[in-house]
Amino acid sequence: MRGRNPRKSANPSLAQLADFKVGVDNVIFSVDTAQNRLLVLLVMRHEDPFMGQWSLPGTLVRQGESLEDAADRVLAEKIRVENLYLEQLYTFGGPNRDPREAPTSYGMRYLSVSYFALVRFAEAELIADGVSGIAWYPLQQVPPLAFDHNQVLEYGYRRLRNKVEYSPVAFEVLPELFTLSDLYQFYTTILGDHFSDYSNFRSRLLKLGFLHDTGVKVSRGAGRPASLYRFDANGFAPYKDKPMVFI
Amino acid sequence: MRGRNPRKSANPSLAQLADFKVGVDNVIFSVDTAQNRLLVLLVMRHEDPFMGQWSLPGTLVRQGESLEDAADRVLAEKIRVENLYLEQLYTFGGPNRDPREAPTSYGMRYLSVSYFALVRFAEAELIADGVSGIAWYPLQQVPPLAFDHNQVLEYGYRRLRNKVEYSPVAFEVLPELFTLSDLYQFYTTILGDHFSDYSNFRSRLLKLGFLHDTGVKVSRGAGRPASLYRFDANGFAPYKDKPMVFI
DNA sequence: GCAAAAGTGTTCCGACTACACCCATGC
DNA sequence: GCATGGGTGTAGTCGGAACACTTTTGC
Repeated sequence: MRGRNPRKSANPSLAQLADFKVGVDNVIFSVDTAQNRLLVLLVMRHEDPFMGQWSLPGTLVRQGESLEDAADRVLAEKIRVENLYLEQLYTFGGPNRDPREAPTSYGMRYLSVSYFALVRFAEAELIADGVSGIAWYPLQQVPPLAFDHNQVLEYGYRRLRNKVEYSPVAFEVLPELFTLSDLYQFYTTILGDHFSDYSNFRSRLLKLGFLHDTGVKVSRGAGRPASLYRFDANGFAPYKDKPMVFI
Repeated sequence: MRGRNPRKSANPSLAQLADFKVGVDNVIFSVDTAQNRLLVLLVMRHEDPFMGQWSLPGTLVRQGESLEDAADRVLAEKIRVENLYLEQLYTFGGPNRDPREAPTSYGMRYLSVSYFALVRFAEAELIADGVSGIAWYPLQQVPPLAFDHNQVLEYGYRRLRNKVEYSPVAFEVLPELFTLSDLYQFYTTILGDHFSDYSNFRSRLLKLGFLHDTGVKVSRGAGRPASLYRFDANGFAPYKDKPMVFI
């Protein structure tokens, strides 16, 4: 008696509870350092609602699946990538945000938990299944999206800038070896042109002591060759969990 | 045909989708400046599961109700308060986090969207309905809570410290008129004793120019009377939406 | 040689730290 | 007077902003 729906009879208010399907939508960013562009991954919808419109890659949560598992699954279906950063963004759950919440659907609600991801661009191989449209869009050229996804994207972009300023995500997403210019470009692409003078940026980061100069030089066209650096997790340890600024 | 459950037949994977009830749990903080204590609001559960244990005040989302409406409703049921700060915290949605997800319940899942609130202590009048246990607990004395609520609380506490350091929430929650000592106590209570020298704290805040000295003095026991200050929203405008530090 | 990119150094100035000290009140 | 809390001032130091300058490459 107890186990099977114990309160439906005892408490009349239970009847008023909303039933939900839970969706997961991912805001997946990537930085193309070569072209200096900040990209977001969009997919074309092949189903109603919003058939034929671009949207953030998403899915509905399955039985026995955790939210983060679902987020991972969407990612894995769209791109093959080894290094990534993933965290929960925000939960959008107002009524009427999904047209499937029709009066005819017995009051079923659709709630969306959004996730934020940053992936290594060079490694991120898009999975083209022949049919589905899927593409990296430069942030400035994003078209009107399905659902409230433009809003979600806006929110994700804000989070991206914060993350990048206050945590070392950059190194999870840059190549193993990188020049200080690469690093500077990375920040410039996300934060805008005038976030810092290059030379000051340089000395500040080097003074922190978690960038290890491999001594190897690379030449990119004209100009003096640059040293390749490596992120040193040990050297970073003292800053771990402490607030810090990369601006 | 279209409107009524259009894809259940078309797409076999729909059968595997999880069905959810969505709960809202609030981490409600308050600062008792008189006694220098940081408090969190807990309620006693009168139903299974976890009957007889303390928990964060929460509820299940009703039909037609937005998440934030639900959060507001819980708050309003427990305390009468005029000034508060409320924002979404995190969404916990793994399977098996709620014992009601029994095998007998046809796979119904329980997802919890947590909200974070900060209320004005003096104004916050607890609603005692005679039966229900409800109390402000000093943060250090919080007992083991129902569900994963200790974890949620931990998360909320982290957010509180961040909010307080980087935004002017303090003024939404202090009395209209306050002394600089009050303000200092407020920060000390939340951030710990050694966050800043009083005199430096003082001059930094005054230099920012959004604290208006009313000229009125109050005497609290012995010692020189203190000026009452008022938060000046106009004066704060230049800092709005800019990152800033109150440490 | 010259342009281009990488890397170094220097000066200025504002902000934060750590104090020492003065002021106004209750008793 | 003196203890108590409120309020002011200052000297030292650290770090960021701005910018000039040197080094090493391709062509």
